[in-house]
Amino acid sequence: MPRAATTSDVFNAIAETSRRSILAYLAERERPVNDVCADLNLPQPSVSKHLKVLREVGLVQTRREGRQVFYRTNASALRPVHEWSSLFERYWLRQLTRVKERAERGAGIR
Amino acid sequence: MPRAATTSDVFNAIAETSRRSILAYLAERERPVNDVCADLNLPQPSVSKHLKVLREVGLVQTRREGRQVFYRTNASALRPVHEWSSLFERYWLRQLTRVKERAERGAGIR
DNA sequence: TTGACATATTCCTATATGGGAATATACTGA
DNA sequence: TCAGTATATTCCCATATAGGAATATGTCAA
Repeated sequence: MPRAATTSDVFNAIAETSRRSILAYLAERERPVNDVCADLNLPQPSVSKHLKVLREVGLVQTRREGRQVFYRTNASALRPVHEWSSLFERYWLRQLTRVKERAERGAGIR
Repeated sequence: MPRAATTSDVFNAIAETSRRSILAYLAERERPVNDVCADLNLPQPSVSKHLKVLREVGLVQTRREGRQVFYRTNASALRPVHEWSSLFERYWLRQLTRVKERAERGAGIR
């Protein structure tokens, strides 16, 4: 079996570096496809394909205005990622505490 | 060009559902491979392969004890994911505020 | 209607994958 | 040394890419 489709969920969609760049770029305000290409220095067909993937998983939304199509990031679709990674926060905080304690003990002993 | 390797970075490694399950399972405490297989109901070769991917990107660490190899999640390797998704927090919070305001205005008018 | 701009789609291809099955390796205890 | 347990690796394969190039679709303005 191959890898799950990029459109199967948000985690697969954001695995690609360019798509993460696009999401960050479109978070502040909506932009036409052309701006994405120009500002991120990516070929237009590539951008259109990435945007399609992002749209299919709900990570971007669109609005047509004449010839242009404006895309914007739908930030809330990233909440599952944020929440999932948050599950691990206590563990790395605990880890940091341990490292710190060890360092302090070490400093005291020596 | 195919998709980037699953071992190319943390984002690609966690795209797979089973690997996310394994990370959650190994976050609390270290476990031998067999426990992962049994508790997550996954075939052993599959688990070994997933663990290899996770280890290559630093998401798990190992300790050998006799015949067994204990794996544990290295939570801090997930910080980049958490931090990246945090960039979007202000946007979905803003969005929620807007929705709320709109609802309240609507309620007042009607 | 036609030309020009904006975006989307189609074709093509090399490649990494995840699963299943079989097998190899590593280590222990008798 | 050998059997047995624990884990890792190898083989095989169907499949979904991402990129580049070419082309199609859509929309406006004159």
